[in-house]
Amino acid sequence: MDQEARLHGTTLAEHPQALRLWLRLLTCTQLIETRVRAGLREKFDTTLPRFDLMAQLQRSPEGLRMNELSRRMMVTRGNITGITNQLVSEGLVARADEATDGRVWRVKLTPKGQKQFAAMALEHENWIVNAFGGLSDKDVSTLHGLLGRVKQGIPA
Amino acid sequence: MDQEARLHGTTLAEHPQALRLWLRLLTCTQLIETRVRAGLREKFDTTLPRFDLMAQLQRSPEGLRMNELSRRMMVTRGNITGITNQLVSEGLVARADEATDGRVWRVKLTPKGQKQFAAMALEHENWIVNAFGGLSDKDVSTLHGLLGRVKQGIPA
DNA sequence: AAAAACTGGTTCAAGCCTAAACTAATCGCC
DNA sequence: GGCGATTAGTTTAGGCTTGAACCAGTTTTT
Repeated sequence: MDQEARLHGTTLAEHPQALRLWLRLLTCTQLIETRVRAGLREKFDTTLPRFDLMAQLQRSPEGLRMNELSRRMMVTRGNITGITNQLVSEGLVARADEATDGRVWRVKLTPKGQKQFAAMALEHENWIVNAFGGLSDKDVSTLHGLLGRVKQGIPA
Repeated sequence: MDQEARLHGTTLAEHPQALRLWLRLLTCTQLIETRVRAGLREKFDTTLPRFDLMAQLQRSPEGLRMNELSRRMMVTRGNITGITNQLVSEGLVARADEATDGRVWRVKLTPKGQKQFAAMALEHENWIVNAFGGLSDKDVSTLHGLLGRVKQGIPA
């Protein structure tokens, strides 16, 4: 059996295992995401994409261009335009133009945005830590490593 | 160091590890999902939710109720209504009413739907196997197990 | 049997997200 | 300098998804 599998390389028999893994990966992501979305909505009346955008800005106090936000968040530039517009209208982030390049915006958290994000981040961290509560530190590390290999193995 | 971490239980210092894991989990899912979406669009001019719904029906030849589809796909019932409507209008699935309960639909793949799904599933499997190409069988198995623990550990 | 509670499905408004077409600024090259 | 190719960001049309309100059957309670 084992021999047969090796002989054929990627045979039909092996595939379902990858499919099952994919399904489970999707399930885990979705379970966690659903909880985070619900938490953000209930406790802070905001959404995950808004939170994610603010999180990116928080990590880059010097601000980020729309393009860079798009790359980091892995969503289209058009999408970033929309989310940013909302956050601007709520006074949580601000667009400043870049002196060196007339096309570029430099998007930053406003003080109000920083304050609000800090509160959200605290809770958010709890939700995430909680989601992985069933795993030991070692498990978390192993999982992180394996997913790193998955990420690496996906052709750009 | 190690000792300090253990002394504090879940300290601030440990949290970023869970956050990093979550981020990576999200990244992997999104990378794979983006590829599958693109493939479905380019090769079959369809979408992931449509494919997913058909996949569920394929596994249950006796048909499924809307509610059950909603549960399995982890999306709202309203969402299922919309996707089903489209697939019905394309002749890929059919609603039949359940004799025993006047509220319930029994949704099934049509022969046309079965045929189309078979073609898509073949390609889909390749994409998924490919996405995990960087992992050995053992890695896949370990990952599957760890994610199973994550899934289990998330309070219902 | 009537009322209340529940369940399956639909509808609706609002927000997310994408791909593609578009505008405007910059860069590269001659 | 000037012209084609890039690049940053926006717009638009269309599909996805949600939460909440709603309707219609079914079940439970009294």
